[in-house]
Amino acid sequence: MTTCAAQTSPRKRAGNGAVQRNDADEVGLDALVGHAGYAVRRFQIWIFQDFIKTLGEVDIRPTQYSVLTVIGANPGLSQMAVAKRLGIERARLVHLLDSLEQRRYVKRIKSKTDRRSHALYLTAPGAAALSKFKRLAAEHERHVEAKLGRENRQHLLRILADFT
Amino acid sequence: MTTCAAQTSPRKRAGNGAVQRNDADEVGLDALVGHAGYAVRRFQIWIFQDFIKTLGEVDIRPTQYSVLTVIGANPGLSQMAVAKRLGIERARLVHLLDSLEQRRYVKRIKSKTDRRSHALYLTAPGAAALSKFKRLAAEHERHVEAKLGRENRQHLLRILADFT
DNA sequence: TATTGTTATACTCTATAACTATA
DNA sequence: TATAGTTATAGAGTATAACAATA
Repeated sequence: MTTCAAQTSPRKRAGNGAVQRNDADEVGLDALVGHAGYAVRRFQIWIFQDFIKTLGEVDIRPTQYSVLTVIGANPGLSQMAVAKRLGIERARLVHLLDSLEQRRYVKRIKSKTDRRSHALYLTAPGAAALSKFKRLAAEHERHVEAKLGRENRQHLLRILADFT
Repeated sequence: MTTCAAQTSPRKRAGNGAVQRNDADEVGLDALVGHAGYAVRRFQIWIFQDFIKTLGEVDIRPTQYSVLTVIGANPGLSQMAVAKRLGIERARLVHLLDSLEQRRYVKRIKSKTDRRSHALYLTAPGAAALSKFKRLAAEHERHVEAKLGRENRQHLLRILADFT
């Protein structure tokens, strides 16, 4: 990953109007520097890739991890409640739960009180698996700390606390 | 968006093993709190939605904006160079440029020196349009500042500077 | 042989709409 | 009528592989 200082005008522009090619490593970003969204997007790509790689041996992706974590911490939750809490579409959660149920990590139990809804639970193997996932996720988090620095990571979490 | 304090054990768990349902607003996140990736993902969703909304009147999305900005700042760049700089697949850039070229914002000129590659330029209307997009993007950035606070936004940019 | 742009495929994710069975 | 879960579709975005033209 290259670092690129802010600049307000094109770099290495030829004065005579000729075509001026740049190497990829020295391509200016102009207005992109200073956009929080751009930095956040690039960081998110890096962090998700590290998460996917670190949890690759157990084949768990960030969204699956978040679903298992919320169910583990809130047994009996409905699909709507999980979807709302994580900000994912309920239609999408259906497929996520299908795959987690096929892997025997999660059970859908018909609710007695509202027969439209399902209460969600981890299975015993699911709970055991989640423990392992959490250890691997903690390892991933140490990669983040190594990348950002301890202070910066904690400050980042404080700055973004309202979004969790 | 709700705020949720850190917690290490399930909230409102019934001691008798009975089904315990929670309202969506008080669903615990357990291990998700403390994960930088989760906070960053939620923030990125918020920031992209605001960008898309703020630039909705001109129908420009974040990726399109980043492509136009890089071409504007580095005229004559090849597709490979743009793709590398922005971290997008060259196959994906083909479609992005197709749509930007159809809208007459961008030109692909066959390179004289390497006839495999295209040199990319903004058209005159494309350059004028980009100026307007930049004004709207600055407005979006003020929304980010209002959301995070001035100091926090600047600190965030410093923390993530290596990823741009 | 390697690279540039292109086409194609597949899978993830987001955003909708519509359907069913309940409430 | 409204809501929970489901199914389906369409559009981004990501990740590949393969191909033609060119280096």
